Amino acid sequence: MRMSRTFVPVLRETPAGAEIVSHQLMLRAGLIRQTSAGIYAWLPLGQRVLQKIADIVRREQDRAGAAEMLMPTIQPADLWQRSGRYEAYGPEMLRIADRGGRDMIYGPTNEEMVTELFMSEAKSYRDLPKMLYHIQWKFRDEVRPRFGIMRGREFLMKDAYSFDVDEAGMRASYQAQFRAYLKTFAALGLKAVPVRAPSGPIGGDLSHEFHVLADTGESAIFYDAAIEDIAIDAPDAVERLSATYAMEEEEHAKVADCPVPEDRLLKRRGIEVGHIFAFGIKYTESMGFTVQTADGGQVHPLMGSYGIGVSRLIGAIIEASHDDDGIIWPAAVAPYQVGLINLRQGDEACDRTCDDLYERLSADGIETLYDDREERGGAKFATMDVIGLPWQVIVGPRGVKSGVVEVKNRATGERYELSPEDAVAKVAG
RNA sequence: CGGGGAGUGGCGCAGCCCGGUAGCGCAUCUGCUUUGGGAGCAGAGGGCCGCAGGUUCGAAUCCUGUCUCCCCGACCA
Repeated sequence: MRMSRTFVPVLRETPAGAEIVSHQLMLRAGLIRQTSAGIYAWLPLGQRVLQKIADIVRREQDRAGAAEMLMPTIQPADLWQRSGRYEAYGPEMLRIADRGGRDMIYGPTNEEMVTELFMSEAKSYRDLPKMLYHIQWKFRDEVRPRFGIMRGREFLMKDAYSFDVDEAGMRASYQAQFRAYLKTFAALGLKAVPVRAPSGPIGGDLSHEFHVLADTGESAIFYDAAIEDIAIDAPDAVERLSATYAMEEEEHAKVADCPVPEDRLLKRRGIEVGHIFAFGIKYTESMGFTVQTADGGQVHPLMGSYGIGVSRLIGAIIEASHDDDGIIWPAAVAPYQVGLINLRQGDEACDRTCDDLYERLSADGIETLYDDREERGGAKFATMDVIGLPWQVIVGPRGVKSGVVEVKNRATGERYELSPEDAVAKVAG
């Protein structure tokens, strides 16, 4: 993509009102603009990152056996009246009326709707187990939106729902999602700690929050240092992680005597990017969902729900990966892999070299953001550093004269002087 | 919802106490000179000072109301 065609409004100064670095950088790099408290427009660069993250989430959900669907943002109120949550949810739920005066809501989550959709078709234990998910915008009228998209009112969430005939099945679904979460966060280049969450109606250990460690995180967590040594791709990773101590501050405070020795107990701040629960028959019972069993009886399927804050993850990634100059995108989620800088736009040789490089990179499937604007070199460097793409390819008259371009790695700062061919090979990895 | 703060060209801010018809830096436009890490000179454009009332000869400035945004606290992906 040429910079002259896309819309990347980079800010030189830190905008007033942006407190944490991820919020500042998202505004500065032209990813988002605020439209009202806790609600943001996603500009081209931000939208690309959102899609990259969603793709990774989607890949791991599919691998875990979940099927993607898409439920609406607007839901009828009576669905929620049936589950009893229309009253219970409180003012956080945005309630609206259509022209006919029918009560509707903007969905904060989808347990009722997915249950309704599935129960009208599933009548037998043979229809189970089933795991469904979608990636959809949610609205929660937070008492206090803050930190940019980190706690927005409107946010993009992946929410998955599992249905099983018995508790063993529900536990298996829960474990499958747990594993998918570990893989998802690892693929995003994040270290996420699974934290035991206050258990729901089922009790036991069937609710975990996943926290990305960051000093600006909203919650404080206590955990056994041993947790950091558990390889997430080990076959027993889920079992070992769930068996290792990790609690949010509030819960930790309730623990009479913590089993973790003083020197191994770490206190860190975390950003909650995922939360999984198994809550059994809470909704299938209230909404009257039963399936017939092999022996002719009727049972309420047991459910679990599994959320990942897709938009929040962007904030978490930036909190974990930036420097004084700007964002440092992990390659997996970078909006483009390469930033191509033409130091002398309008110079025939430079333009030709850049156009040629842009063609080759594009032909090789390497996503490239080509800064073809008539700006001074210095400004282009700073712009590209804020945007933080993994690679920068810098084309200037001096290099072009001797047949080389500069290749720079944003994360390590390593620089290479290479022929255009070698530059393409270098950034292709 | 309780407590604090802020709304002044696109962005960042000053002016407000002590009313007199709006200013600075960056950005933008034009011209010239520049050109390898946020260029220099000269010139130009752009603001019903959040909104509504009030006081006054006169309001960005004083008074009242209202809206919006930010921060701290109780809640959440």
